[in-house]
Amino acid sequence: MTPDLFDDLPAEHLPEIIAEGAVILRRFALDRAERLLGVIGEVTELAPLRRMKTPGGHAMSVAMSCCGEQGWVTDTRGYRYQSDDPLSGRPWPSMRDVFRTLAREAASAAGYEGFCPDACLINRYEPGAKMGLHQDRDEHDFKQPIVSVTLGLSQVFQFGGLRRNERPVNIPLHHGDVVVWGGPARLRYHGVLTLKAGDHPLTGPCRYNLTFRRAR
DNA sequence: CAGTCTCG
DNA sequence: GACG
Repeated sequence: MTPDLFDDLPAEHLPEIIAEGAVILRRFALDRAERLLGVIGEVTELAPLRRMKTPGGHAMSVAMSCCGEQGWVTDTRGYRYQSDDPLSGRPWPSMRDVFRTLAREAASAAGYEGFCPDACLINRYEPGAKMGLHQDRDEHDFKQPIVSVTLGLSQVFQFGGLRRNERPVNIPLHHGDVVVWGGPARLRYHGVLTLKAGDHPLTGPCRYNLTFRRAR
C-alpha cells in the first residue's frame, strides 16, 4: 500500500485507506452506474431478488440475487456457494463484462492485480434493511480480495476487526463508491446500518450493492 | 450469529 | 454483549 502504486489514478479515485489492505475508491463506478443498473435489471429478471433465510431461521432484510459461475446462498442448512439458483434450479446468469471489468479495475486500483471474480452477489436494500457484522469466509482462497460497489442511496458501512467484539468504524458510502479489502483485512468483520428512506434519481427508494468474490 | 434481544 |  505505497502511494506510488496509485500515481496514475485520477485524483478523485485516490484511495482512502481504512485499514491495512482495505481502501475506498470514491465515485470509482460513477461513469458506468447506469450500465451497471441496467445489467442488474437484466440479471434479476432471470434470477429474481429474494430474501433468504439464515441458518438460525430468520429472514434477512436484504433481497439478494447472484450472477457468475457461483452464487452465494443461505438457508436453514447453512451458507455456501453453488452453481445453480435454488429458486429455479438453473445456473445463475453469467457474469457480465461490465461487472467483471469494474471488479478487476477496482481491485487493481486498490493494489490487487489480476482479480478474476467467479461470483457477484447483488443486494437490494430498501428502507429498514441492514446487514449485521459478519465475515466473508465461505470462499476457498482468502488471498483473493472482496470488491463492493454502492449504487443509489447512501448507506453507512461498518468496517470492524477480526473479532466481532471489536468496535467498527462507520463509513458513509455514496452512489458510485467502491470498497476493496484483502490481504490482512480480508477476514475483517463488516456490515451496513439500517437504510434510511430516500429517493435517488437512478434507483428510487433503494441502494444496490454488488459484491464480487472469487469463491473457488 | 449475513440473526434478535437486552441492558446501561 | 449474550445468545446456543
